[in-house]
Amino acid sequence: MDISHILNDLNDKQREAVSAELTNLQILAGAGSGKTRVLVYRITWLIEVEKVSPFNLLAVTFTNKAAHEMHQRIEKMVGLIANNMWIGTFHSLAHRLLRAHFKEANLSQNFQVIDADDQYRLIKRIMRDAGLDEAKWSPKQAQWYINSQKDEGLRPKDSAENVYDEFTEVMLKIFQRYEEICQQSGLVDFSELLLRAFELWRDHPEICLHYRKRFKYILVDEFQDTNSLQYEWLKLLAGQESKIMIVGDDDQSIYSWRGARIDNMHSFIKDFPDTKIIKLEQNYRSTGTILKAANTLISHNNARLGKNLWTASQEGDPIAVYAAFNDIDEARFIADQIKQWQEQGNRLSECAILYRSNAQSRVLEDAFIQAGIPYRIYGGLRFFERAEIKDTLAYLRLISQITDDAAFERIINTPTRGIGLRTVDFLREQAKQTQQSLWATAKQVTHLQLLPARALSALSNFLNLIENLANAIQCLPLPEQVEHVIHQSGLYHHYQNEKGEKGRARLENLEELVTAAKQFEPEETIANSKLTAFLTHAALESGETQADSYSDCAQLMTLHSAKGLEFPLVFLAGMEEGLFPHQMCLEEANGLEEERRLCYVGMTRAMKKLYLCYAESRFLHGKEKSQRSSRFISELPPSCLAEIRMRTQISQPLSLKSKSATLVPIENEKYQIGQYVKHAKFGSGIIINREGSGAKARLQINFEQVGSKWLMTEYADLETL
DNA sequence: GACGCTCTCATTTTT
DNA sequence: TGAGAGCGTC
Repeated sequence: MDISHILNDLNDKQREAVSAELTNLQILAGAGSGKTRVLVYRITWLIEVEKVSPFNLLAVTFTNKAAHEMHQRIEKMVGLIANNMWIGTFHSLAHRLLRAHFKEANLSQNFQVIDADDQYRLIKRIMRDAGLDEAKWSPKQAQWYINSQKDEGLRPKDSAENVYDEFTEVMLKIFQRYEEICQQSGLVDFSELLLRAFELWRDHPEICLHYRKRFKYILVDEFQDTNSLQYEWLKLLAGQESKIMIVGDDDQSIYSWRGARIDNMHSFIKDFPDTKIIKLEQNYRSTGTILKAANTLISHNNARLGKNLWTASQEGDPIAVYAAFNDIDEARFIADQIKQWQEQGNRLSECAILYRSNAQSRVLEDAFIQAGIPYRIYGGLRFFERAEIKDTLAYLRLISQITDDAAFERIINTPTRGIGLRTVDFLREQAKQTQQSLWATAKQVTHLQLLPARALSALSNFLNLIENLANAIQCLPLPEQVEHVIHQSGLYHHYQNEKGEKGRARLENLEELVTAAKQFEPEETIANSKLTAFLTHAALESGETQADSYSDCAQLMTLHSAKGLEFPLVFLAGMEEGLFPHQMCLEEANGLEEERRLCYVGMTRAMKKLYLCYAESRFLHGKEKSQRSSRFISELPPSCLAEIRMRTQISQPLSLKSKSATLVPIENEKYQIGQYVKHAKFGSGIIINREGSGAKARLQINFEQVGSKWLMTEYADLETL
């Protein structure tokens, strides 16, 4: 048999991993070492060489994007038989199991998946109902508590033993009530998907055995991101017989704040004693310099599994460090560099600006607009998270499962139809007493005429509306169901009345939803109706942030969302103590190490050229703040860095207190603070403005570029104000 | 029920 | 600084 097409384009280590004997495998795959390739080729190897049926394969990822990509690449290698294997995220696989075994999992057939926002609303409502002081107990906290309990595999009854303080007591109470409501309404949140799926196997060994026999080979991507529950789930599935291959990089674990446990990588070796460990250390992405710097940085972390990336590619340019005067100057500098990059004939989409927190994007955007650089920001509201979309989906949810109280509450008065808070409160109270869904309660209340006439008529109009919608769409194909609901619910009309750009965008989104329904093809009929499948799809796969723009754009995103991507030109902006590493992380145990890993992730995104930027002072929370440059910069080998030291060079010769100086170029024109000014005769400089002692000065600064550095050659005090 | 005022708060985010 | 939530008023 010819196996060259599988092995030829792999290096020794990759080949070793791909063609390893049928045992448990732990692949430590450094950044840019061909991790996905190894996974895909291993699957191909199993199918073509080891003659494993795709039916016996399970591949697990964390994001839908990764799952899709893997599926496509496998299909390219082995053809359509790839469709026989299960590939998906932990959540989508768990969901699939629960649909198949809803009875054993104690769920209703039409159970709905709710996203984090739905969950938040539900919790908030519960807390209000319970009359909890919102200043003292925040819904966010409660949400975090509930999810982290579930992520540890704990139910309220498990946590009940550990109540020692008021906080836990209150949280537990909310947790309990939350569970009751979800169970009653047939709602399943993200953590619940995993926990239920776990319990399904734990409590029904026969079902577990069935899947154990089926999935003889399990492959897990980004294993360093698994939480306790996901790992337990995998262990349960693997049992003694199945073989697991995990691929991960402990140095790129940046989600511990979300429950991910790097420890799972250590545990794996203990829990699966015959595990073979293979390290992929050859990096195909970055230059030698970037890699050397990244390696040095991450070596400051303790408790690593240990691995050192190397590359056969060239040294490349040094890493440029730019000390900006302030955030505006930083943004301007980045925009300038990007402009130059573009003028050299490169594409904008090849550069990424990475930052620690979303708030940083604003100044960058301003600078890009000014410089006329098109950009794209990742993050923000995703398609299925938009209010108008969620409203429509809530109608559909309620129709497909009438017990869905969360959906009921969302739309009972959206668009407004005269059902006020009082009516809703009354319904809630009644529902609580009778242990019924809001829908059933509302039916009863209208029947028994328990409300004032006006409220009663509004309520029964609403009930009729839902019933009519349900009848009308029963036999329609999915896209028409969606369209019908959008119009007949009054939502379309409602958003039509919203003025301005916003309203138009919303209508467009609603139309887009119909299109999405048209294009929606459920992978398999796991759900009992296409509508249910579509609703789940919407919850599990919240969609892209923006419709794909094909124009050439600079890419702005947080460091977290840059994971898994690569760019020829990368800027890390805001390399300041307190911002990166973030203040809040410094207060947590092991917080600093995770920040360092985040920096490592950021640096290793860069292929050719990397810039590290920090601002001497920055506007934050409405105040100007000065921070030292990030310790991460000082942890890098100086030989890898080239500083662009404008600020230091200026401040030294200035006899004025730098905090009270205003720099402007020669002509007395209007310039913005932070603006970079070039003057034919006097060179170039940056305008800063600091309030301090009260004294202000107007200065002219001349610069000269010497090698890769900017040096101040002379300055003149033009005028003292 | 819409609008506007005030208050608070401010990492990272997939599913 | 500025977004979002809550609250009071018309």
